[in-house]
Amino acid sequence: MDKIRTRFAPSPTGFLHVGGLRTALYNYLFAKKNNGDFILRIEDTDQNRLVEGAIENLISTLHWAGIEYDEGPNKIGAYGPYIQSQRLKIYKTHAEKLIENENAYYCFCSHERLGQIRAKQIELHLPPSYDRLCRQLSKDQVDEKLKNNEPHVIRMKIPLSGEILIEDIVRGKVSFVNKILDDQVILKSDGFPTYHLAVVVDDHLMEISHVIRGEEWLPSTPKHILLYNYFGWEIPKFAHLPLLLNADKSKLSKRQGDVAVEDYMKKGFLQESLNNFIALLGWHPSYDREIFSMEELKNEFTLERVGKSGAIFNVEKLIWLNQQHIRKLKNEKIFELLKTDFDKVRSNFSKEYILKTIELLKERVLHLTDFINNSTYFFEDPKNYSDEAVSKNWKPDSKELMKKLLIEYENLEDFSLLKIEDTLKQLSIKLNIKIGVLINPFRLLISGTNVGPSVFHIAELIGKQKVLSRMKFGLEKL
RNA sequence: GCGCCCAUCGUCUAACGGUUAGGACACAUCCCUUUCACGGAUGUAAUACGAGUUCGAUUCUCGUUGGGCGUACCA
Repeated sequence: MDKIRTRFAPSPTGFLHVGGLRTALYNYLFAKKNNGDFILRIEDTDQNRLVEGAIENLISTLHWAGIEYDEGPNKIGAYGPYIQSQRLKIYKTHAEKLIENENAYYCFCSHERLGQIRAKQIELHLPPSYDRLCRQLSKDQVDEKLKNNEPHVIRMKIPLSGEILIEDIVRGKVSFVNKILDDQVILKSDGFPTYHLAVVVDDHLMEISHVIRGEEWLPSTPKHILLYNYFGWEIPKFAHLPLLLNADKSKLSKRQGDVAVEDYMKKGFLQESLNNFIALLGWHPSYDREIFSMEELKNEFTLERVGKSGAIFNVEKLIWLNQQHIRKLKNEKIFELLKTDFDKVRSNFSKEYILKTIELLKERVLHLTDFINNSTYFFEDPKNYSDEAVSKNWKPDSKELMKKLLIEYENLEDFSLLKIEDTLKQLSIKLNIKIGVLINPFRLLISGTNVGPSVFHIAELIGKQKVLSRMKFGLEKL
């Protein structure tokens, strides 16, 4: 059996979309599972939609996601170049070959004429399609027009009858009758190919064995198969993936939430979490399990277990997965991931100190960014207290109690975890009150909030001086 | 309009034609606990509808309905 080769072929029109990430991921996982190659190819054949920096952005985002390609831009293999705008000659040659074999023809129709016939067809409730006027042109007529430099495109000839059968790995057999297919433009007047020509030519030349792409491509697949047949090439295996959806089941779009991988990156989601989540949107192993590392996904993934129905992108599960994956990370790794942020806002604290806060926060963090946003009390004295925290943790007798606790702590020489805890416990026994009655206001005073890790751990970490000064400050203010 | 695809708890999904239709997220209750989280237990909740095939249908067939995608010199 030939080597498995898959590709991800985005157009550089902006940022990497989570739907694109999933397509890339499935291609990557399938290739790696089968000891194959994964290729990145840039489909920049629409000159009007190019976005500057999009290619670099795509590459760096894929890199962040841990999806490494074996061949592609910046990683030249034997099948390059991997950017379609650098392969124009190849497409032209192939389009001309189709003309020679009479599988394609020059079309000189203007945009105006095309617009008119389309408008009329829509008005008459007919399927809009090219009326094949230029398909009838004689060789002489064509040569004449070509000689006069008349603007033209090349269209593929669709057989007037018959049908095309697609064997799709996820969808089974799907057939289309040729009659409803349009004579698609394959080479534009600017000399660039359209998607249809470019994919087929490149997938063949790059020896792609499996075309794994979004379901939106299913309807144009018969045209691609026709092209393979015209060229006399072997047809790759197809797998059309179900779409990712908004909450209202429409195709996932910007309007209804974040769709750029970068958005999730910025929000503090781990690469592992996003991959894990997205892998499960449309694929599931045969057993009950939700948490997977990239390595595990590589071992488990099969196209046979990809589902057919669209999946709503629901952030809640992603958040939960993120929490799970964060807890598996080493403290050092978390520090590394956040280093630039720590450098920015925590520059006067040592790595050792920050690692200790990470340890304390790790079990209760949802996003990576929480290590920074929900940890201010480790680094700064609280200046004011939220109403909610006060009403929950500060009772009428709290002030008196905290004054007593303050005295105890002032006299405590060995300010260690066990002693801090023991001192407070002893006081509660002495006063015959429940321990929580002391702990809650104490937490408020030293952290300014009513949530977080064990107060004793916080107290030990920030140290005796801070504890005392924060208590005094709070006692004055509250 | 036409073509194609799809249809199990709110969401992601599992289930050789035979299960009390399973798991996970979310939600609720309880336990653990100084708070929040974690962990544990329990609960609420689904086969879109209608026919047919079959001893038996979530599963196969047909229809209906609903949703989606496509229908470009965009990908």
